[in-house]
Amino acid sequence: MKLITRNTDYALRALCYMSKHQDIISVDELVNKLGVPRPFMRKILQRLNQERILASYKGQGGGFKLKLKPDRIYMIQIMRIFQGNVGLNGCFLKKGICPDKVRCVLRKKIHAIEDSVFRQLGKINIVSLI
Amino acid sequence: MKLITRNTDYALRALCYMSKHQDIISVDELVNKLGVPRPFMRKILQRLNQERILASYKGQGGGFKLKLKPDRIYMIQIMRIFQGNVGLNGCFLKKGICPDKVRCVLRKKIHAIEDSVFRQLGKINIVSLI
DNA sequence: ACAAATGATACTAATATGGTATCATTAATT
DNA sequence: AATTAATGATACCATATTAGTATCATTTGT
Repeated sequence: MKLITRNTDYALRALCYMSKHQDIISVDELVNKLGVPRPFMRKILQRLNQERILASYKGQGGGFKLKLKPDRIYMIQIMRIFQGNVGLNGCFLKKGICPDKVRCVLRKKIHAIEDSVFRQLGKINIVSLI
Repeated sequence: MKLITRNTDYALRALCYMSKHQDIISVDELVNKLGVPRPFMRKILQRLNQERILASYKGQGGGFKLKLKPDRIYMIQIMRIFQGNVGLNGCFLKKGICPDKVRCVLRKKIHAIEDSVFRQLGKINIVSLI
């Protein structure tokens, strides 16, 4: 039950760093500060750019910059980007084991717990991580 | 963030079934009722036997039987058996990224959420799943 | 023109999960 | 005592996910 993966972890760290230094920051700087493998960090930042959480600047002196305010970037959002739409794996529905999907008690319990996790994650933004 | 894996799922289903039919039950019966692959089901039951949740009976007419009362078997216990000591992956400590382990905010938040998950899981026993 | 940056994309490695296969052991039945 | 139907133990294989690398194209400041 690994709550977050390395992707997410590194992304959050990068975002925290960037929210403290709100100018254009190169991959190199982040790599040096955070100790994350360079190509992996790049991949993560590129993704955050595609998702419009960062803006990117090519060419000499280029890098990345926060596009959103740190209090508008939520942890759950980052998790969804790197870990998919978390919590929707229908492990109990496979092979028709669960005779009554709606009622299946186990399923309902799990969902309730997942929901509580989401609510808690939904409250955490980058500001609250600094 | 898959909360439970197939192992756990199948184990819980088997335990639920067995708590409704409290005699010796063979792998074959469980396989037929639950539609789980036979060798996989065996492996799971053998493990539950090793963990002293089930008792096993060899030879003709043999099988497995609950060793504990259903209200004494907790979901969290089954998860720990099949998914390891859940929640203790030190993903943030790797490579010394986290400068101050005690204070690391992200880590603390994650732990708080995990704790709440454990509390909720700690309340669910086999009886509450039937 | 050149160098320093990201964009895009394909590939590889490691780990975890899900599942099989096989032979040994036990015990009821005959 | 032999047979048979069950589990015990263990090693193996397959698939999916996660983590990370490599490479070439594109952009832009100097």
